[in-house]
Amino acid sequence: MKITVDDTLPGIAECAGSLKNVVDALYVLNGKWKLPLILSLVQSSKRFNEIQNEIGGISSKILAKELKHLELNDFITRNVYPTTPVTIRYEATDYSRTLQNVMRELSAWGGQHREKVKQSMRKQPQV
Amino acid sequence: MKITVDDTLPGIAECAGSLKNVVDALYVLNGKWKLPLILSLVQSSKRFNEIQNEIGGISSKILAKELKHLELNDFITRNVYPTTPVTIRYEATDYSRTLQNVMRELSAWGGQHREKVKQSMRKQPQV
DNA sequence: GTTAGTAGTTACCCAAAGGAAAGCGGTTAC
DNA sequence: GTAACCGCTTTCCTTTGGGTAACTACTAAC
Repeated sequence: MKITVDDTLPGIAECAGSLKNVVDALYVLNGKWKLPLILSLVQSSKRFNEIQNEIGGISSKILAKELKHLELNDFITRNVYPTTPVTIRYEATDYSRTLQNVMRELSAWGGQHREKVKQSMRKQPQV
Repeated sequence: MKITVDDTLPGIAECAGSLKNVVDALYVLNGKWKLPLILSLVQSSKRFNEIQNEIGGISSKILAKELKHLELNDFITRNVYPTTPVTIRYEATDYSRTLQNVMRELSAWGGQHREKVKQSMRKQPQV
């Protein structure tokens, strides 16, 4: 299989396919937390509470559930170290790293979007 | 404002900021349909039923709701043409086009991900 | 009048997402 | 013994997302 990406005119042609691709990607990456969790663990492996502290705003229930989902889908591994007490570290797999470009673009866009929202808040103070 | 992107080592440094950016981006782009809708309308402006046919699987209720959300957030405009009967066309704004890089990467990843899922299905036929 | 199409709205319902708080089994510190 | 920390699990709850189907107002064609 060969994939040719025209990076001067991204997505003007080949529309239907990319639509399906995006839908498929979102199927496995949906929700508030999956991409942030992957990003956090790609940056460095972490323990449960470390993740919870870094992300901020995620409950332990949701965190446990999302970690299971990510493990099942091969994005992270759960490593148990036989220390006393037992230490558990979550680590991003190589497959997580295939999302680096997505996360880079999403981060760049998110930063720019925050600026834009701040500006429009200034213009229209509040509803 | 100046943004320097190190494209050789994306995201190894500047971790906390990108995490927040991604969370912010997902705040406005969450759900199954927003990115597919934006993508569809960036490709060409469309009428209600045309969108529904192209996307496939979205109900008119959800489509109407999502279109309102996207219009409120400045991603699309709703144009009413005084034909008989009245014609309504949804059109992507320039702001939608700032998501082109995100969508290109997400589409590329989604296509590759589908291949990977197909392969692992072959190895482990079914649970 | 009936049918069909356009662009939705409304009502009803279910499932999943997500949050708060408590608990649990183990260990370590005091 | 008691308190605290780790890595969760459990319970209860609300919100959101999403689906179905019926229905509306308008127009045009038959």
